[in-house]
Amino acid sequence: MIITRATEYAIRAVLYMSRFPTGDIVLKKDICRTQDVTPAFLTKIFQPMIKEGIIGSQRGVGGGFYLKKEPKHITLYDIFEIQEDPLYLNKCLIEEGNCARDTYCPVHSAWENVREKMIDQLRLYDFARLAAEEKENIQKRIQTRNNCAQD
Amino acid sequence: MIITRATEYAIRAVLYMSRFPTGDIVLKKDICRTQDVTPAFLTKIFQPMIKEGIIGSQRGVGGGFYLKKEPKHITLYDIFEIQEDPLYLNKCLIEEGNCARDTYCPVHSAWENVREKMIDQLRLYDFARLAAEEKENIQKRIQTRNNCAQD
DNA sequence: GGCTGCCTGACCAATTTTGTCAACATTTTT
DNA sequence: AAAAATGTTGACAAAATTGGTCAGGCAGCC
Repeated sequence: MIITRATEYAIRAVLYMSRFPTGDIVLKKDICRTQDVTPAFLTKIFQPMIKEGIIGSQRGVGGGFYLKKEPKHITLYDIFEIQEDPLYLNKCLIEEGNCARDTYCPVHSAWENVREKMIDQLRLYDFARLAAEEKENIQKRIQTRNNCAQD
Repeated sequence: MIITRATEYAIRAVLYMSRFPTGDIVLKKDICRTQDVTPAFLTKIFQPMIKEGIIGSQRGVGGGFYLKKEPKHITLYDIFEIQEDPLYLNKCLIEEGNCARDTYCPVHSAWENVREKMIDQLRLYDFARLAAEEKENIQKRIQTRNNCAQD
């Protein structure tokens, strides 16, 4: 089980855009260059996110994309949900009860549970947090490198 | 994100085998018939599970497959791990630190965390439990149906 | 030794992923 | 109003993965 390139690119792109003030237009070519995606593919990936109101777009000269929501209010799950198919719930071994619509397959409810917990986890990570962590990590890295240089 | 047919078949097959005493040989054709898998595909799916010591096989007349471990000691994760690729960890935006091997990309650690929680959840479900739940659900279903018949 | 059944690796079709492209629709600039 | 810069859309296509099949080999049992 794996996340698709599309999901990864989408996350990286939003993380990159989170560095700029919400609403500021970010140039497509800048996103593509820094995140290593082709423009055509980025456009494709962004479409559903624009429809969902996470990202906005501006045509014409000086156009590009911008965050429509505060990074704090965008979570990994928001991106995940848009880019990935839902977790597959396996068909029940015993189906089509006449009297009830309950699920008889124990594996079914197990997967539902796993899926819920997974969603809960993904919701913990909003992009304000991720951007802050990234910044912090970069700081630490610079310090560590300096220390090493002294050795 | 979805689980493969192979994973689902594998889980269903082990759940079916859990109904029989551990070590008892179960005929391939019975597994295939009840779980709706082709024999050739089931063979393919079972191979890695045999290598991992979850299932045993017996050739010759009266041969087939059997559980090598108690259902109680087989969890959904055991099957999942064998059949699915590991959760993809996205590459760090900032890579190849000279001084440290730490990860600087915050998304990386987020995925690691999600993965761990997912594994924890999958480990909660062992096949003794699943088999018991299945049995229970079938009982309930019969009762419900009887009630409906009275209406 | 022959029958029954699993094992292995090669093979293949269908589906999904990962893009690309061309024509079109807007917006800004001049 | 025309031109230039950009995003939008849908069709297309290559590559990878999934979901199987098959033939020949191997191991037990009678």
